[in-house]
Amino acid sequence: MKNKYCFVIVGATAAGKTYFAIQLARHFNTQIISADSRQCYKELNIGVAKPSPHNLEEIKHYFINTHSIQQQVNAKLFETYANDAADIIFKENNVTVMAGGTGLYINAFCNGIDEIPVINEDIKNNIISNFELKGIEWLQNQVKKEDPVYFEKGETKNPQRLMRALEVKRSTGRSITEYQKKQKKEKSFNIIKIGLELPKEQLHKNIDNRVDAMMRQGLLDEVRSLLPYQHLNTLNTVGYRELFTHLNGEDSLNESVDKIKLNTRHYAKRQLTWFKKDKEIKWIDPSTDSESFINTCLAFI
RNA sequence: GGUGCGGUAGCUCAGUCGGUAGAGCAAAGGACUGAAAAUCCUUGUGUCGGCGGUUCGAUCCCGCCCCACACCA
Repeated sequence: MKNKYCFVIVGATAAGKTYFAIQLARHFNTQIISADSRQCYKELNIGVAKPSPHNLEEIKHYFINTHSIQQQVNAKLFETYANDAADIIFKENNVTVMAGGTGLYINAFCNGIDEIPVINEDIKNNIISNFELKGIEWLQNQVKKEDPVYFEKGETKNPQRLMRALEVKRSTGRSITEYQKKQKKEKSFNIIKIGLELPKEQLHKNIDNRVDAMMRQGLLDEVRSLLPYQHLNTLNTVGYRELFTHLNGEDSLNESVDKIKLNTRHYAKRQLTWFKKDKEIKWIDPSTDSESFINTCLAFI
């Protein structure tokens, strides 16, 4: 009999996930597991909209400020990390809250992600430099030759996917499609997914306001201090890359800020298409007050 | 006032040696199992500034007008 519950709060960026997660955690006197691929980095602060230091002190958050931008963080690592965190929380509590906007990570936690052997670094780097040198046609030809099964079914115009397929094949001798069983792992607790959805115009307004607030808080200085790391994949992040462009003299500050807003809207759109596909999510309007939000959540138990 | 250069998709512009037009961006939708705030895919009819003229036919040539920019006075 499962008597443990994990509320998973999802939604687009700037929809209010952080706020409602804290309300819920407070109500159950429990802790939060963040499911955000950028808030885990201690070097990234203003631009990734972390909960306030005050909130972080009041309620323990897992996967915030736990890693460095120089570390390799990915969906598999998150699955392991989040499962461990849930185990710890469930020792003293029947409820926990997960909140975040990284759909892939949330799926990894809720459904599990397939085991794929660790890739040899040399093989990986060799593929990257060849791709950068010879372009996507080279990549497509290699995958077509070395992993025709993937090439038949996979995304043949997406460099990231093609490189991944190639590195798995070269590193393990087997097609990545053989590893991807996509079988849902059974959890020892119940998962209740809550989606926050507000009208598009309101979302866009929230995004604009938040970006303006970030600039007032000193995002530009934060980004300037990260200039030496601008080429890390991790810093290919909305809010950071646009300001790197400005600091490198290519865009005016206003142009960069406008692009941050634009790219955040695009990002929110992608999050929504991801989450809308998940029929387990119960959508609610975040303009409600926290008491009725909590009551709504309680009704799902 | 004169001269020059423009006025084409929401924006920036390309183009049609005369047979009613196309890129990028935006917008909309979508995919996505180790970079995921990433990466990728799909979708382009608009009085081609206005009015006349030439022509079988004009967005393209001609005339006038309007608008923007630059220079000269």
